[in-house]
Amino acid sequence: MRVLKYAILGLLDKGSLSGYDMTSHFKAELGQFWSAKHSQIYPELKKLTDEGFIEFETVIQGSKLEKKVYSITAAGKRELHEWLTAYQPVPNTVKDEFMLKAYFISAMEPGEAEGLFADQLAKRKQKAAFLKERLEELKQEAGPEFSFQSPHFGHYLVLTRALERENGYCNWLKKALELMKRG
Amino acid sequence: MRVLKYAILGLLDKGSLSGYDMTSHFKAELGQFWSAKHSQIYPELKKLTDEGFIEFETVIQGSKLEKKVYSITAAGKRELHEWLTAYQPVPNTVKDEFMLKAYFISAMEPGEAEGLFADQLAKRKQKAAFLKERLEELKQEAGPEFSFQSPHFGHYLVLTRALERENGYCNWLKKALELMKRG
DNA sequence: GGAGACATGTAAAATGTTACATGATTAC
DNA sequence: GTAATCATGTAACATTTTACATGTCTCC
Repeated sequence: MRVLKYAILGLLDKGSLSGYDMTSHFKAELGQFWSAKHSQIYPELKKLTDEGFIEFETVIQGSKLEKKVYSITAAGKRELHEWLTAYQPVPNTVKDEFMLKAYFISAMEPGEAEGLFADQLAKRKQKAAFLKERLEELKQEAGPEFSFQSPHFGHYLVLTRALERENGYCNWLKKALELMKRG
Repeated sequence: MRVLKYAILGLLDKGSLSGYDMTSHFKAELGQFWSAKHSQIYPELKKLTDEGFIEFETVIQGSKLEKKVYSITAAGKRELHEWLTAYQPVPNTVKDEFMLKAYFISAMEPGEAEGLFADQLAKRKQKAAFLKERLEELKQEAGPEFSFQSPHFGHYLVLTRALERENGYCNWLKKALELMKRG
């Protein structure tokens, strides 16, 4: 399905970027839902250039350092749009190693399971707090109102979804811990 | 990290199974959070046997059909337990192709985006309804009360988490659609 | 001058999916 | 008999991660 291809086309549709810039985006908010290492990105950029979906310009940073700044072509925009507007099924599996452990909970002692769940809850709470902060920052920057017209709407959608994902996980962990403590 | 290894050890810790049986489990509730194709399972079973974590007995089904029924060894149980009780970080990225599209929403027309989100909401609602049914079935079978002692506790945890995951997604999709419809 | 960020690539290994290949059993 | 399910494997390909490899720029 070559999802990385579309991730790159989507990023370049927002503006020209170097491969290095893309890794930064994957480390930021977008990284909640998609990411790739530079060792995967650089070959993909070469391939997309060969296919005519993107093109680059070499820019000199400082006095020597060469940087390739990529942009999306008309063909690339068509390709991106086709993928974006295609209805796709909900995936059967979204892998979650912690939930795999939860399924095997009977192989642990009660105390061990409680420790595991409590640790996970602490970490998820921390992540939720971090995401909430990022959302507050975005609201500071863009105002508290978001609509389809807002240039930050995509950013807003990703942050709110990630935050609710963590909050939902935390609530479930709390409920599970309560059931465990009752014996 | 060889997570499939631990998935197999965990399944065998609950009881002896053939490779085929494992694919069935990955198609059922557990498949919400982990899965593997038979082409990945069979080589892994061979490897785990070589490593001494599992062993098998050949059983004749009917008059000719050979079936390998695997069981976990003492070494396998130790290995499983070590993984289960290890605290792990929350993953930075949980890949979600739909959310990648959401991030690039500005590359769509309002009507296109609404169609995409409405389609996703319909599909997620359907999945949530299916999971709710499975949970009701489990409660019929095991009673409405679940505790650490219950032999179905792992099953219960996985179903409730999957259901809440879908419900959370649906609520977020509804909110997003409202924002879009306001313009 | 050194640390950390900027910048780009390749190689090897691990993981996961799709396709190829075969045959038995069960229920209709 | 025939379709669906049971049952096991390999081969080829695609994706992803980790490690190898190199060099520049900016700030302190």
